[in-house]
Amino acid sequence: MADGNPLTPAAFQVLLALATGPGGRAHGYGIMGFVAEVTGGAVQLGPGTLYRTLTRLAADDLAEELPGEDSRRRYYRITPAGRAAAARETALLARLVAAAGDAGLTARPESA
Amino acid sequence: MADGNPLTPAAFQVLLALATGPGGRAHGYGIMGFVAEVTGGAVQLGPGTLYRTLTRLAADDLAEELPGEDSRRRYYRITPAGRAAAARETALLARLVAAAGDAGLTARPESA
DNA sequence: CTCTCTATATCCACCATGGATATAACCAGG
DNA sequence: CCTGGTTATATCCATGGTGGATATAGAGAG
Repeated sequence: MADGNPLTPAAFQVLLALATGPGGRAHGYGIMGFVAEVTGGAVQLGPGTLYRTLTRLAADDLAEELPGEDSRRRYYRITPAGRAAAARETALLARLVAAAGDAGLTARPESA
Repeated sequence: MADGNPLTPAAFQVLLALATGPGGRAHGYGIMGFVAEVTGGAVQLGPGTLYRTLTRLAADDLAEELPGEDSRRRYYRITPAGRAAAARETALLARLVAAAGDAGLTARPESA
């Protein structure tokens, strides 16, 4: 998972939340809300997926914990390697979205 | 999986291949090549994932088999429900890509 | 005739996901 | 002061999606 392979959906969404958060950092519970918001409620990470993904990202050096930020919250920041991986995944998704557009999969199907 | 929930990556990619294929149809082995091509080799569906996904899509009425097309190949076509699901997924991915762009995750990180 | 490529199919191990559950701190209200 | 709701993290478990190995078979090339 620390290689050049595609990220899991959850891993990408968490990295996106970290990159979007103020100061390039975010904490677990806030990430849940962010992902739900940016996906219009279509994706709602469960706590199992969330904290497991954060642990995996940290182990793979795609994110790092910021100690001592807050007593109750554990903040994480995206690393340069995490940015690279997320950028790679973004390019892949953009390619798929573009291909879907070419195939007429963007508009409502009943308009055809 | 037949509801309004997000599609798995493999399911989306297969539906995209079906929608892109000439006549809106494609066969299993051709789908493997298409997905590898459109993702620049980043995604290579294994046969297990591929045929299992096709079976699941057919069971969920997102794709249907076209019988008697070819003796050796089994062709599948995307259904209207499949188009709707793929279009929904495309919109979700486009939203994530746009959010990634806002977060500066599109360009190469060392160019900043 | 054999080897390779195309093509489909099934089985299995791995692990990502989501939900349930537990714990604890903080805050508002009675 | 105590209680309930919200924030927040953590772990466990069942489900199932993914990928690789394996098997089978027809077609075409040498």
